[in-house]
Amino acid sequence: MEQGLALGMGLDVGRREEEEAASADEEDGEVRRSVEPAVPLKLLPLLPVPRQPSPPLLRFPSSTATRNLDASTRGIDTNRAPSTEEAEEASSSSPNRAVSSFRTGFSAQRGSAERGGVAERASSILSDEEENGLAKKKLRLSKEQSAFLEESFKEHKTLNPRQKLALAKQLNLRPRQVEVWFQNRRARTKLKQTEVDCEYLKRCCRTLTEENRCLQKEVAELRALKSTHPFYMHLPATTLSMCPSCERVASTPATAAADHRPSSFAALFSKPTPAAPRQPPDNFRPQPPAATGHSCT
DNA sequence: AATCCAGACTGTGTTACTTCA
DNA sequence: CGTGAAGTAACACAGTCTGGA
Repeated sequence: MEQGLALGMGLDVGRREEEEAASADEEDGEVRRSVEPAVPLKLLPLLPVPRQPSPPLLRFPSSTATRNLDASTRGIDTNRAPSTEEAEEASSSSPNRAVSSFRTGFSAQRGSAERGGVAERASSILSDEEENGLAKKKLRLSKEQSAFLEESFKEHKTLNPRQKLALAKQLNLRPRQVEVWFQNRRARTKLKQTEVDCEYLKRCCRTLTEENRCLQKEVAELRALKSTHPFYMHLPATTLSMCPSCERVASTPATAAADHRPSSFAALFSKPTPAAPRQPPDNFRPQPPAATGHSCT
């Protein structure tokens, strides 16, 4: 029973890969979820699936059988046991894989499998013994392999099963290695982007802090002005105007009296900046305070 | 010896699909 | 026959471990 179900699992994988190969859209499209199990998969995907002589075809619900017709008409033997590659792929992708960890026997074997060399390292594909978890060893990918993976990553950030298999074959790697490489690559890309974003936000924060400091100073200056020149603030023709460069709204007397104010605030708009390209109203755009054309020091 | 990078793994959440009541 | 719940596989991602440079 279990064997049959386990086989069903492998069976599914085999069919799935064939289907992928046959139907994967060329322009990377989202192939994910495009596969469906062919057989009721009652059993844990615990692998490695033992190689057994093919038993008679398991029961097929009619609907499934119909679906499998497609595979069989393409010459796919749905009854065959999964190949080791398929089993590997099946086990590798499953989060529940039982042979996921190398650690048992991995550390113990450390050193014996060590003496590789560069040439040996270039090929990370493992022998059968290694596949069984006896002598698996973390291997550095060769430069060529890394470069090729990088190129692929530039084209698409995720791989469909077909691409993964093709890459693995091409690079003499296990599909799981390709998969892991892409996962790590995505993670590191994201991490880098996060760092960049963080730096950007820090700059924004500094800019806003500085701007806030300027505004506080202006407020203080205006208060002082109000107390020393009580009538000054009651000038009738006061209008709102906007600093052309930083778009800051300021209360500016339309008369020339404003120019007589002894504060740095008066100097703010006294010398209109030459038609500088207007920034989009993005308050978070980090700009050095001096870039606004006025100083509040 | 300490540090960093990258390969590999585990755990979790999501989605699509099948089966069954 | 249609439908919703349960089960499963595949996948991506975050977090972590660890070997190697």
